[in-house]
Amino acid sequence: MKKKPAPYHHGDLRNAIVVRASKIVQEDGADALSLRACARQIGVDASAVYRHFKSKNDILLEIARTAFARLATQMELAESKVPTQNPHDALLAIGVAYVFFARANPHIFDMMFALAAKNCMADVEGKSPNGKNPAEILHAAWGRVLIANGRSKNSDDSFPLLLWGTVHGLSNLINQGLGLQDETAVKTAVESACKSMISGRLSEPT
Amino acid sequence: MKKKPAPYHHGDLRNAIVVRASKIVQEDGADALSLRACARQIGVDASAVYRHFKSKNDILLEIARTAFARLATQMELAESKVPTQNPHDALLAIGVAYVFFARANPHIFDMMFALAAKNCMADVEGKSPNGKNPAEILHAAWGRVLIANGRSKNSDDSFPLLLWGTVHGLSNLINQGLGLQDETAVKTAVESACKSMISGRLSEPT
DNA sequence: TCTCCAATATCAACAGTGTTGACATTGACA
DNA sequence: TGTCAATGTCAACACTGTTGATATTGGAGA
Repeated sequence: MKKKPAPYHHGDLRNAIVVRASKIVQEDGADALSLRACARQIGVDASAVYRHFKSKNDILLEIARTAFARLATQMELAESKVPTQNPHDALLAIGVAYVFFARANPHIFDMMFALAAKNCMADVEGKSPNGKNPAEILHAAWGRVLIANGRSKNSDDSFPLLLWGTVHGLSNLINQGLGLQDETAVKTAVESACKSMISGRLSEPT
Repeated sequence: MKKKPAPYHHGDLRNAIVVRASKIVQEDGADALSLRACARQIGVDASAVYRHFKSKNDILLEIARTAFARLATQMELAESKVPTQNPHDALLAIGVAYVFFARANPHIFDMMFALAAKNCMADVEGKSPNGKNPAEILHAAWGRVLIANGRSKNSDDSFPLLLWGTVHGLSNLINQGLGLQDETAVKTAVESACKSMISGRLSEPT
């Protein structure tokens, strides 16, 4: 026999909420997420949500955190596919992975940073299994490029931020549909942009 | 004698709505804009708004359009301050102006592109008095750099988009408070990033 | 000057939202 | 088996954007 039509206790509601809400945000954007509609789809009253989250914002925070973790994971994965003797190309691969993630999850990507603006970045910070967030991954990869070029690392070097800004901005414009829709064109453009920035920086005096 | 306490006809309601709504968005972000609260502040019923705009979205569109126009104007102004013999520095100045605009109007800046995502970019396009939008200004300025370097312009060159992406992404990260809060640090960083990208591109084969 | 009308405002209502407090049901542990 | 904390429902509150019916008005035509 099947499940009883509507058991009073859902059993896994917290998880069901996150899954459902993620799907809605992924498909239609954060503004399209209504707790009542979400609960209705799950087959539960809207107020039941508040046994598991203290607000709608908290649900979005959880989704954003896991998204940041996924992003960090994919950045590390891309990096790991490049031979360690080639930190320069590894850095390019990281940049491409960033943009590809944004392209594959445009609404989630928007939401992650919109939420970071409303709350604070630390609240949405998600980390890879290795315990690193995107900024730290970029920073470490740049450090390896410096070393490979006989330079010393500088912990308050702002270059990783410039690099981040570049791939972040490209992600936004691409998701706006302002150009570079083809996947290989995106890859080429991102690599070209990062390459220029890196070589420009390395040509500066120590 | 003062105005009568509450004249039935406001007289300049359309304009008053835009001004008030702009202020709210500028101060607290687009999500904080409520038509009812906005109308209440003006001293008018909420439904009166619908004599002048067909929806909330339309009000935001109007605000975004004028903001895009302001942005374009400031980009051209910055460009015009650089001697025409130096198109390279003019391009840098344009980039800095872009980021400075974003920094001075963080919520408006966010709204402009969030709105372009929901609607389409053409609907929010605002132009400078010279009839150019930000993308066109960048494109033209890059064309002058090419010519000054003995190259030919290419109308489907994607480089202006890369440049745009860079300054756009930096704007976002800076507004998130992720670094570069000091004005001169911002200027230096933006110039350095753009310089690297330009020289990288110019060093590529024709 | 008077009349009428289109423009512009109000008011009441609809359907929707996030959130809360009081109450109902349940599974698990003493 | 009885009790209790966890987890669900229900009704309500104060909002929201939007619409249709109604009121008020300034200005154009007679």
